[in-house]
Amino acid sequence: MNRPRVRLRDIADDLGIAVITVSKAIRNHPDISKQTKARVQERIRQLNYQPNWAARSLATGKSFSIGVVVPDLVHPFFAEVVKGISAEVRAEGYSVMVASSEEDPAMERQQIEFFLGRQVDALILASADPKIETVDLIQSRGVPFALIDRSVEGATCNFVGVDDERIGHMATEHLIEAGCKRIAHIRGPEISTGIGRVRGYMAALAAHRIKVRPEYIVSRDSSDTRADTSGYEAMKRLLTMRPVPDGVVCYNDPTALGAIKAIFEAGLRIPQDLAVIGAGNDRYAGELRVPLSTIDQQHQTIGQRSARLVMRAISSEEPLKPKTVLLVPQLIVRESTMRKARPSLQPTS
Amino acid sequence: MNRPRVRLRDIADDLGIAVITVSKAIRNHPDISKQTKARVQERIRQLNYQPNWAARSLATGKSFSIGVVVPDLVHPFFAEVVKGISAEVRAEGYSVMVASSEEDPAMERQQIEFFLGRQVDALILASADPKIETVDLIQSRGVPFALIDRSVEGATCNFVGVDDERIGHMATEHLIEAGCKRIAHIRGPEISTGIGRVRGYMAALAAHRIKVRPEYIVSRDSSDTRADTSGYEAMKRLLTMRPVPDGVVCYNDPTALGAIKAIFEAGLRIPQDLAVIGAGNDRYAGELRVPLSTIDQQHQTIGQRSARLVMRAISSEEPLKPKTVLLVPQLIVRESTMRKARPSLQPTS
DNA sequence: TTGAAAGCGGTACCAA
DNA sequence: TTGGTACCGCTTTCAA
Repeated sequence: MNRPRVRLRDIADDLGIAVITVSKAIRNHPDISKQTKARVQERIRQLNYQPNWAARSLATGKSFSIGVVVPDLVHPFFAEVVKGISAEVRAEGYSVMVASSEEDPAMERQQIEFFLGRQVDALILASADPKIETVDLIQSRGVPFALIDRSVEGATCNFVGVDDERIGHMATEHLIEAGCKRIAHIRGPEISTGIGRVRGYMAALAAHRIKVRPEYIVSRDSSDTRADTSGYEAMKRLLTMRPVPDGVVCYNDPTALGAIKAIFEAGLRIPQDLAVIGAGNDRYAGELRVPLSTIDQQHQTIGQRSARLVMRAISSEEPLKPKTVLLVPQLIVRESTMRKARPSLQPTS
Repeated sequence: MNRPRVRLRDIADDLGIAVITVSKAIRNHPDISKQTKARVQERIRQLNYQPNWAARSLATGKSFSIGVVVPDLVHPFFAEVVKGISAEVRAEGYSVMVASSEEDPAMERQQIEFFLGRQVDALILASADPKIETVDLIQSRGVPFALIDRSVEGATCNFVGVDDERIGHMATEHLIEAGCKRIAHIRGPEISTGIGRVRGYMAALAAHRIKVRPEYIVSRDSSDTRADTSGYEAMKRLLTMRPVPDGVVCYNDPTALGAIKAIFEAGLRIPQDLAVIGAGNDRYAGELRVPLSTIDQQHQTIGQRSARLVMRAISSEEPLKPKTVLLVPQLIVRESTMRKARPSLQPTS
């Protein structure tokens, strides 16, 4: 059944040379002759040799794997990020171990401990925890590391994400330009993304001299991890207010999904009665009940850049300076905010 | 920066006992005294000892990781499956390495080779390839292994999935009962799930003495991996037919998403003019343009059961008989197929 | 109940 | 250009 693996040793004996020579030949070490390398390569193919990674790890002290912890694997945004990371590191022979924290700081901590115990060569984290303890823990271990999507206050480490304040600003301004007068916000949790977007929302209103009504900022039920159902509840609350908002900036696309559901249930039209905008540009955002306007966050790029950052750190001799990569969000306009006839078709008065 | 790890050796020296004693104590080996174990445990906590997995792997021949290859990580269905697997194996100290084949057999092959090279202790695969070569390859390596979601003809190996014929049958019958007379099918690819669901669709029609119109079975563009956009195209084609269908059974939820978009664009109503049903009960299926009726496939359970299957195989001495776990699909009725007023409100004539 | 020795399959250092 | 030797940290076998 499980026939014994081919070892370096077997190839060496076979060729009548030393193990170490084969080892070097495989890794294309400069001090082996072309001829020998060719012979070795030949034999490797014939015997279908595969290096033993445990042995290699033990000898080099590297595990050739990186750990990725996200709050929710099923969220299309994080799934895209993971895909981006995976694609990027695979090219260098690295594999990705994933875990989901389910938006729970304690669980996140556990998953990280687990990966550190497994000696991952790097860690990439979208943290569910605004506190710095977890980041400190990781850094005290000296593992190359990057935060993504959500920054942590006071942390000096690699970060790849989008300017959240800009997202909130952009989304809100878009609704203002679409003619909304009473813009509400379903805000996210008390982490950098949630906080930044609220800030951007308020800044945009201020910039247009629109008064911020605190009651128009509602938060999703914090006990609920599922953004869509909690977006639904939050929107229902907004709909009881008088006057009813005519535009809503949602924390992210799943939240917008829930909001849309509540709006339809109330018998209102989107975008005529109420315009909706999300954030994330998740895969299915264009196919919703009403195609959803959103702010693109470059999910795949976040994965790619963070992966590159930690890979560089892995191969570097001395510790590198932490780097912050802030990607530029981009407005994607779809039906859910198209309140005016398109200018090209029928100029508004 | 990277202070040297604590080793078994350090603990042993510290306590004035032998390395092997510590090793046994850690693994709760029966021949170590309670007292010694307690002392060791104590010291381990104090020094924050973490075993070196590379060393352990090398000595035991196990890698304590399992590889999971799915066609698309961003697809909520597969994401749920991965989550289920991860949760299940984590408890036993195993980690999950993931890769996406992007629905490409060649890429799938590559990812599998990669994982085999990394000596995963087990492999779980939702194959993009209907041919048996890949399965044979895996089995020739003697790695514990399970296919999920999609079976492969001729393969004798573990399989965990849903009865696809039953899915097709159930969905179609539901539309018949909802009063649809001209039921079309947007079929999936030429793999077990696609084939099984078509078969179920035809069987259900036959059972109700409805003639199958071949032109009502359209396939998504095979060159397209994105089910939603290809569902859209397929539906557009169906809408050009005369008579226009009044019901459509979609291969899966993303396909239904695309179909719904096309239907709305054509100015038709769902479900009054055209009822739509999907499969998968993906996370956002209830929040779509029209809440989508679907067939639940127990995604999390698929992950869990497949994980248990391979974990058992890993810990078993002799090879186990391949097992097939067929889960029972379940109809989820939502708005997209509610054509009649609800019986409780207004009995139909 | 405890421990000594050998070995898992590689890599690095240094000598030939 | 090639290779001997030691060692990475843990587990298994068998003896004390």
